This record gives sequence, C-alpha cells and structure tokens, in this order.
Amino acid sequence: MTTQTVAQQRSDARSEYNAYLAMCPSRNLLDRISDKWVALVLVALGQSDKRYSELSRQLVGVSQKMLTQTLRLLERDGLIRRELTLSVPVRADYSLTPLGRSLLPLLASVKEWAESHMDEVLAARTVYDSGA
Amino acid sequence: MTTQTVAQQRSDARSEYNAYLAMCPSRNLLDRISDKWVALVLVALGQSDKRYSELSRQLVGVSQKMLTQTLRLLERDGLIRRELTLSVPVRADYSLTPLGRSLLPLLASVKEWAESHMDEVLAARTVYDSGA
DNA sequence: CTGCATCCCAAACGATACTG
DNA sequence: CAGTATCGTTTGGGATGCAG
Repeated sequence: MTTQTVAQQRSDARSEYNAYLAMCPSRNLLDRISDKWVALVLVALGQSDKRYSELSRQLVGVSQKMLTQTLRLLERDGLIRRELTLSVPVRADYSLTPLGRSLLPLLASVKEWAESHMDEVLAARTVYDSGA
Repeated sequence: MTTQTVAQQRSDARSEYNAYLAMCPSRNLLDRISDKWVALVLVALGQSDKRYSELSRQLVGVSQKMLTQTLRLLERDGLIRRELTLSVPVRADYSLTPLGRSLLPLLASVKEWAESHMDEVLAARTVYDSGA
C-alpha cells in the first residue's frame, strides 16, 4: 500500500503530457495555438469554410506571409484541411477538420471573452498607468 | 422598415468590439492573452496563489525577464494582483483578480485540450511531413 | 487568385550581471 | 527573494517580386 492517493493516480493516467515542462511536446502545441492569428483563423473557419482571399479580407491587417504560414502550420497539425482546385484562376478552400472543430469552441470563447471584457481591461490599464 | 435583420441588430448591439479589426483594442487584448506564457501563468495561479519563485519553478524554462514581463502586463490589465511584502528577504505574492478568474476556465480548457490531443496532432504532423 | 522566395528591419527573447 | 539593466542573438513579420 502506497501513500499515493487515488486522485493522484487518476491525474497521472489522465495526462501523460504536461505543458509546464519545457521539453514536453504539449508545451510546443500550446505555444502554437496561443499564436497571434490562430484563434482568429479557426473562429473564422468555424463560421463557414472559406477561401484564402476571404480569410485575408476578414483578418484585417494580416500579411500574406503570416496568413499562409499560419494556415500551413494548422494544416500540418491536422486542425484544418486545404483543398486546392486547379482551375484558372486557382482556388484554395480551407475548412476545419474534426480535430480543429473540437478546439473551436474553446478559442471562440476566448475571443468572445476578449471582446466582452475590453472595457474592464481598459479601465484597469488606466488605473495602473495613472496611480500604480 | 430596413432590410437589416433582427439577428444583425442583436449582433451589433452585443459586440461593440470586434477582434477582426486591426485597430480595435480587443485585437490587442486577444494578442495579449494568446501570449506564450499567459495561459500557463493564469492556470498556475488558478491552482493557488503563488510567489514569484514558485511560478518560476513551475513554468519550466521561463526566463526571469519573460516571467516578470508577463506578470506586469497581466497586472496592468487587471487579471492578476501583486502583493509585495517588504520583509527581509522581500516577498511577492501573486493572485488572480475576479476578472482573471473569469478568464481562467477558458484558458485552462485550452491548456487541457493541448495536452489531451497531443497524440492526434503528432500523428497529423507525421502524415503531413512524410506524404503531404 | 494563391501562393512561394527573398530581403530586411524591428521587436522579442535569453543570458548575464547587478541591486534593494 | 524579487527583481532591473544591458547586451547580443533570434525570431516575427512587412514589402516586394515572381510563378503556377
């Protein structure tokens, strides 16, 4: 009989990956989905499948380079699917995979939190910058 | 009578902030909480209040500079509170504010998603890198 | 239209040394 | 203990030009 609790055993079994460890791949994944553009891209694709140019218009201020890079990384990680239609002109359609769709509600809620708590944060900054 | 739908009116009223617009402050806030270390810091403080050195140990690999910077920014945005005890040696305690606590479950679920879907992402990367 | 390749600058970051 | 300051390197990311 050990001193390890049932809760600890369950915890160990549940998460073999631990984002607090620098060398753990889940740290890398958390960095990836915490990227500047990832939430906006995924939420945009959650609304509907979109073409490259549509995403480019919706994510105001994104450069071609960063949009392409973000899309490639998300595709590599299996979060989005890229379908190329070889017409003239060429056409690229992006959609969420089931895996991406499982992450969508989480990032959507983070984005909504940012929009709905903007006033409070702005107020906090004013206080901090003046008094502090 | 206009052609604007009720859904559109509701949408307009609900979110005056729109993170898709580059100049909107909510874009800035989304960038901030999408930061590399923010989720880890907030989840760590969600477990319990922590001292600077405790955070430093838990977030393996974080540099003093980045930890301090992250904590300052979160404090400025009103997400965490910093309490300094002028003893010898000095002591700094960090805790979540109600605002920070409202964000906590969202980021905690993102962190957990990263840990629990690591295998699928790793598999997707292997497929992409080999075949593609 | 949808990219990729390149150049280049500015910002981010890590390591180190130092301080109240 | 909990930082600040500085420096050197790395990375992010915009601009431009080209290609399928």
